Amino acid sequence: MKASDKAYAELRRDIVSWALPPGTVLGEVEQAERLGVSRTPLREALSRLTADGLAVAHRGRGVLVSDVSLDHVDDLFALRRALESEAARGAALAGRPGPFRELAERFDAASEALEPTSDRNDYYQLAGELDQAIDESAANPYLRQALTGLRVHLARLRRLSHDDPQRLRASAREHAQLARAIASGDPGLAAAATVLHLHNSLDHIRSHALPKEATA
Amino acid sequence: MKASDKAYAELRRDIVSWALPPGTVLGEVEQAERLGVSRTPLREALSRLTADGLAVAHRGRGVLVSDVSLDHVDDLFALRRALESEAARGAALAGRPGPFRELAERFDAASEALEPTSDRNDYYQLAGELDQAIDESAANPYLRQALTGLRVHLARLRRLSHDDPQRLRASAREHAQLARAIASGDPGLAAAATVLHLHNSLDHIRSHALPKEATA
DNA sequence: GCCACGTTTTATGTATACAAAAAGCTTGAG
DNA sequence: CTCAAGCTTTTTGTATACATAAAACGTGGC
Repeated sequence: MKASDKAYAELRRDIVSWALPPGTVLGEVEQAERLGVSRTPLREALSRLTADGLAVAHRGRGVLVSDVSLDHVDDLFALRRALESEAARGAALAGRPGPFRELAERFDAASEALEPTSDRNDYYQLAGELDQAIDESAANPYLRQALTGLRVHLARLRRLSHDDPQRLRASAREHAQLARAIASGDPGLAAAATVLHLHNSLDHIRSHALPKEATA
Repeated sequence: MKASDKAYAELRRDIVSWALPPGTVLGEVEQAERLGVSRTPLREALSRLTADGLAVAHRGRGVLVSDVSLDHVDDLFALRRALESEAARGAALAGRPGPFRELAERFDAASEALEPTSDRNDYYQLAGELDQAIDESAANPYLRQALTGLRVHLARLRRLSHDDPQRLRASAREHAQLARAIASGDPGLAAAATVLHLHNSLDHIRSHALPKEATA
């Protein structure tokens, strides 16, 4: 693996996981030493992070890890609604119901199995599988790229809201319905299920927000 | 201006204007000499171009100017419809009818003034002003960034289709209607006007396509 | 005591030298 | 004549040295 790829992957992981919280200064020499690479590949990594919107250049002061706060959540979800509705439409039109029927059943199982003690990461992974299946069926590289860029921001946003098992169960039911809508081949229904799910999701985030902790 | 910014701006301009047609190999040393900068800033420029989708890395063979063909036009317009509908909705909800009423009148004038001899660039600039006004009123930085990235590809696509004055006049009328829909403050109407315009635009591109010339 | 200016320090921006990997070509054998 | 293996050439990837600009700090004047 190239050193620049390694630096990019590691920095990105640290940013998404909040190991490098918003506002952190990413000095070139400092990070180059930490990651064991030279400044040249690290610069390229920072360039890519900036293009992703995970970092912002701050003239004379290096690049900072970009801010994430609930102030942006409405804008983020407006874009998400536009993109994911389109993707769901495309997936429904693709006419490949098999994988979605299967995913719907797995979401059904998840909605009943979810306990307060269970690991939410399992659920996030299942949701990720549905996203991936939609992307593949929609088969639109431009849309896919836009969604990929968006999902990075959404992953960072998770840290800002409590997620209780009750909401996760409801979310699983909504996902199951979305999967079935796609399997049915009805693009309008698939888009509607998407819009509904995103509305509920945003609603939950707003009403269960953590006290402000990121102000960089 | 930084050398890397200069290299990026120049390369991007050349790619969009087809001075560097799809498939062109962008060798680092070659382009660095042509643009009068060193390899380091040029590399950064190529990195950004790749992130924009204007170039694709080709392992061992340098980066190539990315392909543009009518094969992608459907995907591109699907994304465009999703994004611009959302932007039009946002602009309508912003409740700032003034600029859009003015733009509508300018489009009215343009639809009558357009002669076979007139410069189409004037019209494209006017359309660009509407896009900008929509972006500003929608006031969603994430959406705006996605649209900016998309419009680069659309600008390159223009070269693939004849545009006759008749279609330009019709397009002007559609733009005028869109502007009025936004001015009226009705988000559903604004989205509908957008969808209709994009449908007609795509329809025209497909039926007036130039013979295949880009296959890289 | 406070403000402004200059110096110092530390950061990024650039260039170049070197290393490594990959593609294409040549050459040899089958 | 064809295929493959090895070499050559060209390309990218990395490191480091140097230039430059900005920011922080100290110092001097007011």
